[in-house]
Amino acid sequence: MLTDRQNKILKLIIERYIKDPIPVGSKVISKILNCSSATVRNDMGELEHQGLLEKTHTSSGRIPSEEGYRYYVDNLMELKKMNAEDMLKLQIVFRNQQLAISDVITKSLQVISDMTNYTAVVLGGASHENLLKQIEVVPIDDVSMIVIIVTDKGHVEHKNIHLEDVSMEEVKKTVNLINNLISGTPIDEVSRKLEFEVKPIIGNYVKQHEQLYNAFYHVFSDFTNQEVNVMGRSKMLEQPEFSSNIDRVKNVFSKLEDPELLQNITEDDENNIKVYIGKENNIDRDVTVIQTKYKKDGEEGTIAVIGPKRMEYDRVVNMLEFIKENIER
Amino acid sequence: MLTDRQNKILKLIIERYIKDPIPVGSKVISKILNCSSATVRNDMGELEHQGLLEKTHTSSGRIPSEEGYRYYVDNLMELKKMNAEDMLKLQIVFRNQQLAISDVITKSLQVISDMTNYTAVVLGGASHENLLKQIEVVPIDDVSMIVIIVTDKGHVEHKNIHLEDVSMEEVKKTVNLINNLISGTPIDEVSRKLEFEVKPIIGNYVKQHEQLYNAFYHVFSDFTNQEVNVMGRSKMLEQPEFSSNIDRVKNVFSKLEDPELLQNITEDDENNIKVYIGKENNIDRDVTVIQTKYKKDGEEGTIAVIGPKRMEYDRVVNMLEFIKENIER
DNA sequence: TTTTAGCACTTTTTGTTGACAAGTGCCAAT
DNA sequence: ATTGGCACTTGTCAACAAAAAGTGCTAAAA
Repeated sequence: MLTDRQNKILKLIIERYIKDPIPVGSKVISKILNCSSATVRNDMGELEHQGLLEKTHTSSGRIPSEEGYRYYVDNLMELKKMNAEDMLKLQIVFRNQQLAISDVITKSLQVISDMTNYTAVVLGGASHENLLKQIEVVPIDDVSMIVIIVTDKGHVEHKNIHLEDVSMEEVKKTVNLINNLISGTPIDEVSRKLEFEVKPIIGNYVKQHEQLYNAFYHVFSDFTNQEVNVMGRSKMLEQPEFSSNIDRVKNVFSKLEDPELLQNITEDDENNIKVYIGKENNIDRDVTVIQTKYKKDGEEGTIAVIGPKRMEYDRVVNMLEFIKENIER
Repeated sequence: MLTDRQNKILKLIIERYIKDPIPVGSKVISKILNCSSATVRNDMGELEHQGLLEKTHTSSGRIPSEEGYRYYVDNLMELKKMNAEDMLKLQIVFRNQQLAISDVITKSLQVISDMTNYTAVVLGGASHENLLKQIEVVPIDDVSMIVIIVTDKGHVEHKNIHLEDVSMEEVKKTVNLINNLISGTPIDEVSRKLEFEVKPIIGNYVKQHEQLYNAFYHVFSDFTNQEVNVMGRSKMLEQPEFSSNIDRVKNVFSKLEDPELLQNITEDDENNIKVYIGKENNIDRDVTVIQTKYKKDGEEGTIAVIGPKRMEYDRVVNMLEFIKENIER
């Protein structure tokens, strides 16, 4: 569809614009390509006609359109070796044996955010994939205790509950009952099972069954389970397209505060690294999301980097690739 | 020190400026006070001389100085009844019996943030005030398990650990040993006690003591314990003094991302509601922090609202007061 | 002694104008 | 298919003028 030179021109314009967000004119390109600026202008016109480039006003240089970025990512971008410095800094995190796996992930995304000045996100796995492993109760004082829920994937959540006039023995009985009866149940089905399988039985064994049942019921129905971790929110402000336009920042920030983030691009369930440019993502039209899933010992989650559409695609993809690989082994 | 009229003028200027951040001239005030603008100008000059007002340029109206706000909060502000609408929305949260106390706090601060367009913060108690209550271990698979730490104030933290070739029995023994020997120790002394009181003994009871000791040692030395919850970060952008000056936003945001927040104003240990204006707080010179501590069943924490110095002081103080009272009973 | 009217002065804001730079589109020539 | 040339458009910047808002100060009035 595009000639060789047109591809070259598009690539040059995009890469220039990513480095420095000012419209690119035909003159600079013509010097690099050793042809006249008129030639370049003709091709630029064609590229604009195809929707890959845009102008900011009638006589300005060109900037990439959303479709332009898409085309670039799909066809033009070359993933060379990762930058040595980036590599080194990430390796330091992974070399640190002290850290638990989840901390390593968070830390390494933090490092990415610091190095690239983009925002990074870590998402925990989905609730329905966690099975109840075990619950524990720790008494705090006469009336309050802590219920701890552990899932088979190692997810832990806890709640304070207050019970008047219930002996610790009764509580222990209930806990044992629950552990025996519904351990292994998917978390979001626990509430139901509690009602139909535990409630009928609990009355025979435990005195204050009504009160106890209610307490546990609430503990489970509140189980959110989705860990969301956003790093480097303020990095968004380092990007010129945002720092010059507060409304955009407002938009993105309010989206980032909403755990509805989860829905992100949950639609495709791709395992590879995927790039969602502008309207392709559910966060905001003005950003690009690069994300991937990881799986480690059955635990799974999503890591993503959010930046302007004018993002260093190759660099970020490389970094995420590196992290994903290092997590998974 | 100040005449009656001067106090009135200062109050009027500050309250006007809080509603709408444009310098206030003598004319508007003179109309309200039924005196000539020249009279007002004289008093304004005096107020400026005292450091309570400022000008943005030689011939502009006046805006409050930091000292002006201070004086206002200390002497001029009247805490009338709380706004009925505010009251209602907060009560809805507290009426919800389903929620655990910590959720109620978070929710109500979220509501404050939404209503006022300021940022709200919930801080957990300080680490050295928590004593180790109990630890629990839940095995996940052959090599990994979860260690759960519970403090006497009901704070819970957990860590994944991986142990090869260690039987569950050995682990249980170690856990019992720790629970018996150092339960009741302040969290930040646990690592030390582990080394000097548990390590020497553990060898006699447990086979893989070296490995186990190391694992637990790490679990405790990583115990952060401080829960930090920031709500409505992006609200900062709604405030004109920030949305017109990106650098300020950057500053505040990077502070809000740093859990060094904790240090906030830990210096005074006031139990009342306190207002820290501009340089009086440790967050940022351009903001005011209104904060208070709460205590509930021995558990304690801090709640705070962060906004521009041009903040609706009376409203926020009222709201925090209300929340504090409702938490504590 | 306190308040006020009046006026000169300062600064910000807004709009206009003109010159200049950057870049385009297109046509005719190569 | 490529190129040189040229007319045209738009944004940016500085200079300037006029208007708006508000002050400080002085001298008179209360």
